Parts: sequence; structure tokens; C-alpha cells
Amino acid sequence: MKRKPSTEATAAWIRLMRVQTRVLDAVEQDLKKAGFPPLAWYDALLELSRAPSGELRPVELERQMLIPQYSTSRLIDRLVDEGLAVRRECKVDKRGQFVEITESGRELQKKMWGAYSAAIEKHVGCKLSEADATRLCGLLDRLGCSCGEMTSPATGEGAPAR
Amino acid sequence: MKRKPSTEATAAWIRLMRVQTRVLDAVEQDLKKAGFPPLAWYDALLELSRAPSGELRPVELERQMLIPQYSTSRLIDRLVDEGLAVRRECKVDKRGQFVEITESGRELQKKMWGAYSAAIEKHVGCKLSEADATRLCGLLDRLGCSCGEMTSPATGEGAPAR
DNA sequence: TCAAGATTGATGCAGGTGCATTTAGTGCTG
DNA sequence: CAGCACTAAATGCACCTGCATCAATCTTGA
Repeated sequence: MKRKPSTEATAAWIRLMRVQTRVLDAVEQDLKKAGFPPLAWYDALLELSRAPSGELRPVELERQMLIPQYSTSRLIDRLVDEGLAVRRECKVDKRGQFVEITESGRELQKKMWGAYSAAIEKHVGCKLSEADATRLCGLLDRLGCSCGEMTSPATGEGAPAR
Repeated sequence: MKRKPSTEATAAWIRLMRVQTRVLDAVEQDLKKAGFPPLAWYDALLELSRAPSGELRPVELERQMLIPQYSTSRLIDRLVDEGLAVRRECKVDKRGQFVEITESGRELQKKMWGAYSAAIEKHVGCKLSEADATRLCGLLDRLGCSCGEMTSPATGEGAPAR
């Protein structure tokens, strides 16, 4: 009950850590240089904009984004401070609330997608054929044990989940 | 000059972010639960222990670990505080210094490798065949544009580079 | 040889994150 | 309906990180 990982597994582990860090840093930098906020903001705005009436319970957002509760709470604080979302009270459960994306939030999300998608293409897309990207997905999925749905169509907007 | 990433590339991007986060968190948690310090400490100790006489210039460590200068400086502070390394003056360049691993540092590094390697096996190794691990390495390397050497032999100890 | 510039390492500050706890409200059970 | 366990969200604290900057030293080239 103390089996050692194979050399190959260890190599894969190292690659996974290094490459993710590099690619993420590169994409975050591109976004920052274009004057945009961090990716986490985009993710939250995307989730909100996709929600039925542009609003979600914080606890939903938390589950979608796979980040801890306090982290969600503070992310919402920042979005609200910037006027990208508003907190609305939840009448059926007075402990809770709704967070609703504002028009300004929707605009930012759309503008960010331009820079974001360009960064994905630059740091991932153009380095892999579509077949290889699919292969990579398959291998990664095995590690993550299914991490969710396929990506969306036409408007196609991707959300990571740091 | 604004080509969009393919659906496949976007999916790969998302997987890369999510899976790395999950696997890293899982490994860090295992280490923490076993009462060990963070992975970054292990990486630093490993680099030091591999160095010719167990000592390196901070600037070397920085390059090995691919972390920023100030981060290295503070990591060394912590190692020194815990008695895992000592700072020694550098006579040939009075701006600089050497950081030398202590016996206690070497012991910790070895003990950590037990828990660390078990975690790699648990969260990566046992989910992929060796051939798949190799394929994954190949695909990831294409994104990172060569991220270094193969892993070490017998004593085999892996270092990421967050 | 000496001033300009590069390099090494540390640090103050602002902000982000994890952890534990708090506050408030819900809902089940006896 | 009283009590108790549970869930939603916020927050105080410690620590970590990034950025900018500093002080000290080295290198260089006129």
C-alpha cells in the first residue's frame, strides 16, 4: 500500500503543473495588459449572464465555479463595488440573496471574451491540432474524473474553474 | 488577426485549468494532512539537496524553480526560520550569498518524498497507463514548449514548478 | 578611474486566500 | 412550539503574493 508512481506518471505530474502555470500566467497577463480584470471575474460574469434571469444565489455560483464559499462572497463584493453586479434580497429564504449581473457587467463579459478567446487561441489553440486537443481532453478527463459539460456553441465562451 | 480558438482548443484549456487545480489541491491536501509543509518547500529542498555541495545562490534557485525573485527570497526566509537551510555569505560576490541545506532539511525532503510520491501515484499514476502518461507528457510539452528534463532515476524525486 | 548601468537580494504596501468563527435564518423532531 | 442541527453568507486573522522600489555591489566602457 505504498506503491511508487512510475517515472512516466511523475513526468506527467510535473508537466501538468508546469504547463498549466505557464499557460495560465500567459493568458492572465494578456488579459491584464488589455486592461481587464482577472479571469475569475470573467468566470463569474459568464455564469451570471448564462443564468435564467441573469441572477444566481451565491451558493450556486460557488458550485459552478468550484471555489470556496468565502471566496465567492468576496468576489461578489468586488463585482458589486465595480457596478458589475448587484445584490438582491431573496424573499423565499431570508438568509440568502440573489446576485444579478448588470448591463455593465454583461458588456464587460462580452468585451473580455474577445481578449480571452484570442489568448486561448494564442497559447493553446495554435499549438495543437483539433485532434490533439481532443486527445488532450480525453487524457485530462481521466485525471479529473469528469469535470463537466462540453463547451457552448456559436457564442462559445469558455470558463475555467481555478 | 483575431482568429477564434476551436471548440476543441477551448475544451482543452478548460480541462487543463480544472484538472490541474484539482490534482494539485488533492496532492497538497495529502501532504498537509500528513503534517508536511507546502510543496514549494519540497521543491526548494530538492533543488538544494541536488546541488553540488548542498548549496545554491538564491538566483539559481529562482531559475530552477521558475518563481519570482521576491518569492525565492521569502521562501528562503521560511526555510531558514525552520532550520532547514542556512544562509552563508558569498565571498566572491558580496551582493550575493549561498543557501545551504541542513541535515534537518535533507531529512525532511526525504520524508516528504514518501508522502509526495504516494500522492502522485494516488492522484495521477493509478489513473493512467504508462503509455497514456507518456502521451499526456507529449501533448503538454507542446503547450509549454519544452519545460525541461526527464525525471530522475532510482531515487526518483519529482519537482513541479508552480 | 570613475560614472552609468546592470545585478543581487530585501522589503513596504496593497491586495488575495485559507481557516475558523460568527450571525442569521430554516426546518426537522419530539 | 421548543430545541437542535443545518445551511447561507460574512468576516477577523494570519499568511502569501505581486509590484515597485531600495540599497549594496559588480561591471563596463569612455
